Amino acid sequence: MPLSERAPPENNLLTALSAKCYKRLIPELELVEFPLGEILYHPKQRIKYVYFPRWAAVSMVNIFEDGSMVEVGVIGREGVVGCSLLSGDDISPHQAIVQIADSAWRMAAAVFKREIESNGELDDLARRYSQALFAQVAQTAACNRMHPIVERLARWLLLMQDRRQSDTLQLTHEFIATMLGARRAGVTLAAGRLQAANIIRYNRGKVVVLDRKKLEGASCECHRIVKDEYDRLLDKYIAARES
Amino acid sequence: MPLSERAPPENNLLTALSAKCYKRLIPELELVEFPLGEILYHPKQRIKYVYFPRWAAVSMVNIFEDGSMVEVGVIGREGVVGCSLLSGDDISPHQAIVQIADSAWRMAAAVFKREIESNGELDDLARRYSQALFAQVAQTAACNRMHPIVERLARWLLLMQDRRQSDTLQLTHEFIATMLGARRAGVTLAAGRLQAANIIRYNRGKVVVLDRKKLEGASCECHRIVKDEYDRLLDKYIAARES
DNA sequence: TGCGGTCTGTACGCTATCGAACCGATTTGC
DNA sequence: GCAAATCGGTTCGATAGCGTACAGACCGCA
Repeated sequence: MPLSERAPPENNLLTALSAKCYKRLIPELELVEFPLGEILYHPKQRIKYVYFPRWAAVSMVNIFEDGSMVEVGVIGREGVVGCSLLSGDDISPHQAIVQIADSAWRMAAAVFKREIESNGELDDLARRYSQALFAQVAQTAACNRMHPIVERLARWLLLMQDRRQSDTLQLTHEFIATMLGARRAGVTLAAGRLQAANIIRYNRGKVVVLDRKKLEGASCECHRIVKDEYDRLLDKYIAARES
Repeated sequence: MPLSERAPPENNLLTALSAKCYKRLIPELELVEFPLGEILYHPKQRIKYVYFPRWAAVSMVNIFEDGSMVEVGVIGREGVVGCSLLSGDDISPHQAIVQIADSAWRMAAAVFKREIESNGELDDLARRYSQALFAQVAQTAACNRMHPIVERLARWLLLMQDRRQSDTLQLTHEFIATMLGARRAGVTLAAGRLQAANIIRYNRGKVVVLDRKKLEGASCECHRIVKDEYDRLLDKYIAARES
């Protein structure tokens, strides 16, 4: 396979492309590092690149006038950062920030737009993904209103673990609190409960998931609902490619 | 004007279409009544029609497994109900329910999809609108996490008034509470405060906005942020047409 | 004229979470 | 090897909002 000359895509959308289409896009895809905390988009600024994360996670963050922030969505290897370009508009209303460091494929916004306008495979995939992302954000809206901190924390850890595909996550309580829009002390309390139940273990910025099944049980239904919607929209494509 | 032979569109997206494009679509647009409480889409069911509301308001509602529900977005004359069809998928993940009764233009899903696939004016407008809707839902996610009930109530009343374009709204506390994901008693308390401040007056299912400016002041910033984003994405189109 | 239903006011105790603060333990940088 | 920063545990009182409940006001209808 000539594709194996470079690193494997490790991104569901890229993997779902036909060999032909992927080959054509290879010259447009540049592998870049995602260091923890890197800000990919600032709110209201122009989108220069879209990113197909590999084992990284990127949060979409809403920033209020007083500077406080809340996460409204998470993007990882299952999707693409910057699909708001689908509407033809290249201003990001949100901040995009790297939560889990790894690498990603970078594509110039102009190239992405050209692909979208040609109504090709990438257009179809990106539209479906943006639909899944919409469902995620909508579920987050409901979740933020109805579910207690422990359940939201559990859900959020699942979100991260899904992307990282590892038991160990580099996360401080402070950081999690900012994303959940809660106090650091509140997260410490909630995390303490999960630890007491032998679901996670943590220490100085490192969280280890001990029991994924139990973590799913401790989470609200929101995680599963969002995942189901993603699978419904995209899994057939991805499964077809992997065979 | 031949267009005046029928009722005026009274919907921003339809108004923004060129005369030529609108004329072509007229046979596909059927005027239907939206009675209060009508459910346009059930979650996970097939979308048969898209709707361009006139002076109506439609809520997108997330329903949890225990039956409780929360509103995640509102659609009125500024947009179209059913733009999730943009992704090529015709299942609605949410419930769509009429909050403010009026009329709307109904278009068969197949026709809408055809228009989308032809990359015409409606495609461009619908994509931009879906981007604005995304921003609204994301802001709601953040708002639900951070803002107290009074501010969210004020914001919600603004959302409704924007669509209804009238001082008087048919709304009970019970109904508002369901949408906000709060208790009825909690809404009564919050509404009482707005009434004490001479911002609204209400009585047995009727809410009158006495002072729009003050209502904006009582609301969180979220209403304005969402409106600004909508204007940025779509106002130039709509303004251009109206001249 | 009365009755049942709807809408709102209000009260109770209770829980989750907040904001602020302080402390100890550990890690990092110089 | 020490100072400074980071990280997590814990406490305090305060408060917003919950769930539940009951009662009065008003409405439509028989």
